[in-house]
Amino acid sequence: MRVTQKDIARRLGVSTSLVSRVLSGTAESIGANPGTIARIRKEAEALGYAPSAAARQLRGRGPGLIGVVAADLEDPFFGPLAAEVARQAHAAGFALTLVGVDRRVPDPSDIHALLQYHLEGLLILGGGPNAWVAPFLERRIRVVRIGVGEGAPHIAQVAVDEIAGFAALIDHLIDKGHRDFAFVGADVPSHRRRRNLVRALLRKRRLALPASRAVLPDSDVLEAGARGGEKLVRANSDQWPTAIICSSDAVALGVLRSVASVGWRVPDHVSVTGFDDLALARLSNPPLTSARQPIDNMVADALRMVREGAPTGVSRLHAPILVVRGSTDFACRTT
Amino acid sequence: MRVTQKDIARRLGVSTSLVSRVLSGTAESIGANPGTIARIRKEAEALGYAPSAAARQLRGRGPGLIGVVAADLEDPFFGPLAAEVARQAHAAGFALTLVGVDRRVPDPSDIHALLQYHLEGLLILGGGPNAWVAPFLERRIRVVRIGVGEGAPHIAQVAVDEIAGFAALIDHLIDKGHRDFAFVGADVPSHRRRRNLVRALLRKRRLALPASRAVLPDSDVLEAGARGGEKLVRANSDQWPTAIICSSDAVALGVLRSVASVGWRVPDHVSVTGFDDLALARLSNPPLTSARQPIDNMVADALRMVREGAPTGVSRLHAPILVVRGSTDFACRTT
DNA sequence: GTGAAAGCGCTAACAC
DNA sequence: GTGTTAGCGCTTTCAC
Repeated sequence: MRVTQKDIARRLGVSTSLVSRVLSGTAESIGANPGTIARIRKEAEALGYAPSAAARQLRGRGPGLIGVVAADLEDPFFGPLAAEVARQAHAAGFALTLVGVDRRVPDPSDIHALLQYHLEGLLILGGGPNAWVAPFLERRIRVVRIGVGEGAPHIAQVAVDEIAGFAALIDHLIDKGHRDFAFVGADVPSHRRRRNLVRALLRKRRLALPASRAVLPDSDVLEAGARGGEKLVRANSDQWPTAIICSSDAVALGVLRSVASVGWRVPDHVSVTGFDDLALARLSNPPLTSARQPIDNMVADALRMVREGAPTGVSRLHAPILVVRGSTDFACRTT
Repeated sequence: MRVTQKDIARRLGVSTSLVSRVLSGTAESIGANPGTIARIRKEAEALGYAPSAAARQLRGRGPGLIGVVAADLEDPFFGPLAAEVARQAHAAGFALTLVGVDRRVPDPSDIHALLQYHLEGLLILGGGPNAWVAPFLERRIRVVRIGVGEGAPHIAQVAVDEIAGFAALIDHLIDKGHRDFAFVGADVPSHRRRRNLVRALLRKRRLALPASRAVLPDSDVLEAGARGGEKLVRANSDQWPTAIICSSDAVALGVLRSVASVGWRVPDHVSVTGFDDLALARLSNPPLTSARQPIDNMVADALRMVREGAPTGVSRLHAPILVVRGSTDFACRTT
C-alpha cells in the first residue's frame, strides 16, 4: 500500500491536518512547534512518503500537467524537440502527459483521453490542422503549438521564422553563383507551404521555380528525400538544377542519398540545403548546409506561454541561424 | 468549470450514482431504465462531460498510467521507439507520463515526481544503471526496461539479442573476405559492453580485436562516430582494418562521415556496419548494413509485461534481422 | 499550536 | 430501478 498522511499522523499521534501543513510547507508560517515539524518530516522521509498527485489534483493544488501531442515522433526533428520539452518542463515543475499521434489528426479517443486530465496546458509539436483543439479551448486550457501551422486563430504559436531561414539559404546559394534551383519536400501541408514560400522568395529575386523542379514525392519525410533525386532527374533531363533546396534536413538526407545514386556528386554537380539543422546534418556525406531552429529558446517561449497565457492567433517567430557546410561548398560559375 | 457527474445529475433530477453507473457502463447489467440511460448519455454528451482522471485514480479505477523514462531522446534510435510506445500504449488504454533524463541517472526529484502518480508500471527506454528503481519496486510497481542493461536483477527486460545480431554482422563480413576488424562505439556502458561482445565473437572465430582498433571516442553517439574514423587512422597508420563494426547506426553514420573525411572510401576501402537499422540507415551514403531491432514486437512484449507482470532478472531476447546494404558491398580478397 | 470536519469528483456497498 | 452514504488522499476553513 501507498504511504498516506494518515499513516504518518497515526504513527505520531497527531492529526492529518498538521501533517498536511508540514508537508506542504505551510506549517512554520502558522507557527507550529518546530519539534513536531521535525518529527513529522523525519517520519515522512522514513516511510518514503510521496504525496498523491491524484488527490492533490482533485483538491486543486496538483502538480501542473501539460499534455504533449507529437505529430510525428519518427521525424528526426521531433526527438530532440521532445527531449528539450521534457527537460525544460521538468525544470519548471511540470509533468508531461504524452500522446503520440503518428501523422494524423488526434481522434476523439485521443482527445477524450487527454480531457480526463486536469491539464494546465496543451503543447502541440508540429504542424497540421488544428480544429480538434476546440474542446480544450472551451475548457480554457491554454494551447500552444511549436512549429508553423496554417491558420490557427485560437491558439498561440511559437515557430521558426521560415521566411528568414529560406531567404538566408537562397541568398547564400545565389552568392555562390547558383541560378537554377529545385525544391524537394514531403507531401505534407507544412512542406507544401515551404515550397510556396521558396518559390515566392525566388520570384522576388527574379528567379523561377517551375513545377517540374518542385517535387513532393511522398508523405514520409525520409522517403520523400530518397525518391526526390530520381524524380528530379527524370523531370529535368534537359537541364539540371545546380541547387536543391529541401524542406527539412530529414528530406535533405534522403536527397543526398538519391542524388548520389543517380550519379550526381554533391556539391560538385549540385548543392543541397536542409532546414532545421539536426545533429545529424553535421554527419551526412557531405555535411549539410542548413538553417538551425533555436529549439531551446522556442521551447522556453512555449512553456512561458503555457504558464502565463499568451496572445492567440499570432506566431512568435524565432530567427534561425544559417549554418554553412560542405553540401554547398562549391562556387557555381555564373552563367 | 469542468462538467461533473453532479452537474448532469442535477439537470436531469437523478442521483449521481445513477449517472456514474451509466457513464461507466455498469448500468445496463444492473437493469436500469433504458430511457434514463439514454437521457443521461445524451446530456453527458451535450455538456461535453469527461471523467476526472484524478478522481477515478483516487477511487482506484483510474486509467492505467505508465511512467516512461527515456535515457537519451536525442539518440535517433529513441524517437521511433518512443513513437511505438506511445502508439501501443494508447491502443491498450494506457496513458503515458514522460520523464526525459538526458544521459544521466534519474535524480531524486525525477523519482519523486514520478512517485506522486499512481503508476501501473514504469517503462525504461535505454540502458544505464538501475539502482534508482528501488523505490518503485518497493511500491510493487512493475518496472520493465526496453534495451539491454548490465545486471538488473529486479526488473524485467526486453532486449534485442545482441549476440545474434553482431554474430550475423561478423559472419556476413567474414563471408565477404574480411579478416581485419575495427570497432567504434560511444563511451557509454552499453557500447562498452558491445565492444566486449564483438571482441569475444571475433575471438571465437580466431580473429583479434586489438585495443588500438576498438575506440570509444566520446559519450555522444553521433560525436563518437564523427571522431571514430580519424582516431582509427591515427592508431593504425601501419595497417588499416578492412571492416569497421559500429555499436549502433547513429555511431556508424558518424563513422561514414569521418571515414570519408580522411579519404577512405566505403565500401571500397573499408566496410562499415551499424546496429538498430534506423530509418536513416537506408539513406546514408552509402546505405548502411545493419541489424534491425524488431521494435514493434519488443514494445508489445514490454507492455504485456507491465500489464501482466513478468519474471524479473531475465531478458526476453528478440532476434534481430540482418539487413545488408551498400556499406558492406565489396568482396575483400582473402589474405 | 493543534484538531475536527467538510469537500474536491467519483464509485460501490447498501438501502428502499 | 434508483437514491443515500461513505470514503479514496489531500487541503483548508473554523474552532478550541
